[in-house]
Amino acid sequence: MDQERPVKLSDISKALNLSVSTVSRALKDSHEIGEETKKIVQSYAARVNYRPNLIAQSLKEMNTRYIAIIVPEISNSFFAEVVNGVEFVANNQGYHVVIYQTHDSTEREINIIRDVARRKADGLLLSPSTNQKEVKEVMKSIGAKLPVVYFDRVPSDNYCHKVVCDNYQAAFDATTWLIKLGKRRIAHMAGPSGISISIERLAGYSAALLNAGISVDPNLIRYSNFLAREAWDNLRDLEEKFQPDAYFASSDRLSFYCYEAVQKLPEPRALEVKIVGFTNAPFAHLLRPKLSAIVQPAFDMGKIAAEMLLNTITKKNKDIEYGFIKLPAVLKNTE
Amino acid sequence: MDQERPVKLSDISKALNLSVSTVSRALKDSHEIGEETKKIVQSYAARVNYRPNLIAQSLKEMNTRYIAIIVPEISNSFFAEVVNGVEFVANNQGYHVVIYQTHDSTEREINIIRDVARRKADGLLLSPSTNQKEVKEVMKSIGAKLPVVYFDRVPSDNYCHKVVCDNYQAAFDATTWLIKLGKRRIAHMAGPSGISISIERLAGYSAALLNAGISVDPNLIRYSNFLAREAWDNLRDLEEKFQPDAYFASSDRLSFYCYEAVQKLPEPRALEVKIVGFTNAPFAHLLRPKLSAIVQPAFDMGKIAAEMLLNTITKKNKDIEYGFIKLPAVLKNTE
DNA sequence: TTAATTTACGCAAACGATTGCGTAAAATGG
DNA sequence: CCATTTTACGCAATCGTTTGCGTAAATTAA
Repeated sequence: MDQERPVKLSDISKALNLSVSTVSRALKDSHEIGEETKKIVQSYAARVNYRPNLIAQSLKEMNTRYIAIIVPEISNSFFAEVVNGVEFVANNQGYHVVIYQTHDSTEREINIIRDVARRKADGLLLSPSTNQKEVKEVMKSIGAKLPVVYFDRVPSDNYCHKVVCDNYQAAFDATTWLIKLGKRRIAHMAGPSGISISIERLAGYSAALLNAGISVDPNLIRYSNFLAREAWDNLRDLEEKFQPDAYFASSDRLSFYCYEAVQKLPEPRALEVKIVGFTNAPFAHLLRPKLSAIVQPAFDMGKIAAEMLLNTITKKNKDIEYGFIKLPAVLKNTE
Repeated sequence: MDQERPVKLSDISKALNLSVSTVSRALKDSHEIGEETKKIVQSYAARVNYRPNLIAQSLKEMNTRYIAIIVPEISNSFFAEVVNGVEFVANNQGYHVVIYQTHDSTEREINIIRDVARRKADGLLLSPSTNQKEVKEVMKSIGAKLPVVYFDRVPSDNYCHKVVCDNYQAAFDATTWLIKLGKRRIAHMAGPSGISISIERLAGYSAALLNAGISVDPNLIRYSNFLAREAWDNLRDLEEKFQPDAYFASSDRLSFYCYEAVQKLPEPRALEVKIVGFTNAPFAHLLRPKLSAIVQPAFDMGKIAAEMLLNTITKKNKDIEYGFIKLPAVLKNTE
């Protein structure tokens, strides 16, 4: 029944007076093994609860049947949904998904990428916190053969697989919506400068302003890295000096920081200042006054990214055809 | 520089005209190798970017230097924080953490446990969705030698490592607080019956009522599994038939469902009905009216669970000393 | 100077599974 | 009845590391 030590092929082979290779083949229903023998081996294996050692299998087969996904933070609903999409596809194809988080630390990110490579994951889904040049370098240094699909935050070149949402359009729409509400001094709480999503969202924001004949005021654009501290300083400074009449926030966390900061303002302003931000938080719609949300199709992004990855993994022909998918985001809670 | 195929020991050994074993030992700074040779090997390995194949290493060493954590849902802030605590400790000790989610599916959970065992994770942190008898059976069937620490949802017996928060006391305090506010018809939205947290939280709730001379009304106690549907049906039914003047919700999700359901009620009641629930959601305090929150020390729970696990992994002596840690939860947003 | 020891390395087995190839015995063909 | 094919299995190499043991050469001891 329950053995002290996992049973292996050689245990079975000894018990049944067969060779290890016969047992191995019998268990995979090889035609080279007699029906009788197969039955015996299979039923015995079932009885003693034999489970192949995946480490050994992986070493021999040179694949591991799992893919890794590296995200900044699993508690971020956007990434959690992406992961769910990835799992949905991967599990259907017999792959396991292992999740790593970087907490937006470059050091951690690089360590994890190296580890994933050394553990021979069959593929990697990556939304890098680290700047793209460095990431690409790391990817090169690990000795190839690790297929990668980038999502959300992606390199700018076209020599890689990418899945994103239409950040430009979403930012444009959200900003335009604020303008239609009569807002003019719209602040933009941007993510770290230099990464793709920040650039595109800023571009959409700027285009919407210009499109409405409003000039882009650099004072109203604030970059925050991943520290709460920075965001709060930016918000306080904005309120003291410029009193924006609306905020457009570029990430989940920034959206909520904005919201909290605004709610702390004295009465009239607290209700007048509009906030729209990227967020997939499932309970954002419960907030009063409303937090308007740009919701990304996270689950689908995960599904598509996983499909692209698994395609390149199982692809026989080596001709790389890089994919670039862009999905629309939607604006919600606009009453 | 960047090679087409990861370089292995034998590549180095050929290039330097040394045996594989010498190279291996040189790289781990063995005293059996001459200083001169070590320098040569090490610098060459660095130049060609040698990284040991962890699959091969694991097979030989019979350990993998990583631990697995299986949670119902990573987007649940409580579990996300636990994971962070686990990572904090594990990474400090040179272990990687891989995260799996079950989505509260027994089938997935069992599959994952089996997979973790077959991949030879060095240990497992588990908050099982599945009933304890079945889980324990699965744990047995995988052929021992997989140390486990349970957290949050734990088996009732004392023959395992456990880390929990004081669910009974937290539920007692929360319910007592509602009573002090003058509430008398306090509904309890409980999680799936049969698992530890549901039982303890229900017990705390009941004790608080009895302690205040209020009889426990079974009509006000509703069990919901993991489907949103069930929770909503329960809430609608409660409102139609019993109009509770307060809700005590047993989980993150239930807390928000309650909150949303109550906010949808007609004006006077929507503001009068109090809600207190277990949640670690970082933005729960932004809700108006307030959602009072029982916040668990999730990060610490993760840290402690990981420490317990790593202790039993590295323990030389085989005498199992089962640990059982219980931490206090705190009541927040009570104005 | 000779024996004992140390140094510095190589050989080969092992971890657990897979698989190409070889080969008895059985089955088939003519 | 003999030659050929098929069936059913075993042997041994392999995946990339690690490590016990063996052994020449170098060093030390006496």
